[in-house]
Amino acid sequence: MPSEQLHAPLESGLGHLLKHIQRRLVRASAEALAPFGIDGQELAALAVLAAGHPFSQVEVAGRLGVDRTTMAVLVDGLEDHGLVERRRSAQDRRKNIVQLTAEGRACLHRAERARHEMERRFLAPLGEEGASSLLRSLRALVTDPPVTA
Amino acid sequence: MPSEQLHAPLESGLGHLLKHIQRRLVRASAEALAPFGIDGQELAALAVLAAGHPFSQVEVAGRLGVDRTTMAVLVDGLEDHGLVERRRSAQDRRKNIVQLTAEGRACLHRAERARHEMERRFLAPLGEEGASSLLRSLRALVTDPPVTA
DNA sequence: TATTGTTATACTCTATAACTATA
DNA sequence: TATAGTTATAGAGTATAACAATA
Repeated sequence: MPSEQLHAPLESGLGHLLKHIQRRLVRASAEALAPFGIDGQELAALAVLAAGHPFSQVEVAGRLGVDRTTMAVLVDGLEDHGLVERRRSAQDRRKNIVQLTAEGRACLHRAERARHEMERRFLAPLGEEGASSLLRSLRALVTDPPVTA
Repeated sequence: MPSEQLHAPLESGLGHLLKHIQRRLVRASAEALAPFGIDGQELAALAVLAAGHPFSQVEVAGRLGVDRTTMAVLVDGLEDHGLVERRRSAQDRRKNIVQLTAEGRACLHRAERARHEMERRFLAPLGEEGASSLLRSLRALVTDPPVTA
């Protein structure tokens, strides 16, 4: 029984706010994506793969911001579910080219809709303007990291 | 070698944004607090304890949004560093009353300043107005969780 | 020598389970 | 019976290390 009765922890540092919001988002995301048999990271990977030309595993890993070992396991799961296919690159036989299957593409589109709807609900307390303002700020922070990093 | 060369992962879902911003914040926080020998969670606990009347461990846990078992370990660490003291409640001998020591109070004040400065730097790309707007939004999301939760 | 992918391992953070003691 | 605290354990998520294949 988690002693998390309080939905609004009273501490208010930035780290604390982010941690708890993310925790709730992770749960909402898992719920929203459960019907599709994937999690948020897998959906993100599918989205990257749908974006353009064929990617190797390290390229996708870089775009997701995860390690190549994490990526290997991630692709294992997606392949097991028939959502992607690996094939060796003819140009560079060290590389695995990962491609969406038809099933993967269909899953992506349906899951993306569910995710979008989930995010809309999640940000609803902020109003439409507040929600897009928040997203702009978060994108700015990711795009324009502070000098410390 | 983490393949996180890309500071700005190209995926842009809300979950992805939060995850990577939080990851960077955790690092910046660890750096900022290292001189004080505590982490962000320990600082948050000290801040709760400084807030007012004596708290039991579960009360602090509730305010931090963590489990009581996590709390026990957390207090172990703080006590080992001489920042807090446990004593049994006379009213209810099941409860540990946790109190800041003088050293804990001094550590709190210095660490709070460092944290504040770190957050200021972290949010600098947003400008002063953007930063306070973001904090307002995050507080609103924590205070006013969507109905799904 | 350096890179890609894989596997096994380890680490961090947190929760669950089981226990003691108190109420 | 229920709550507070402790401890040991387990789980998720991710990284590090070591290896084979390839460049």
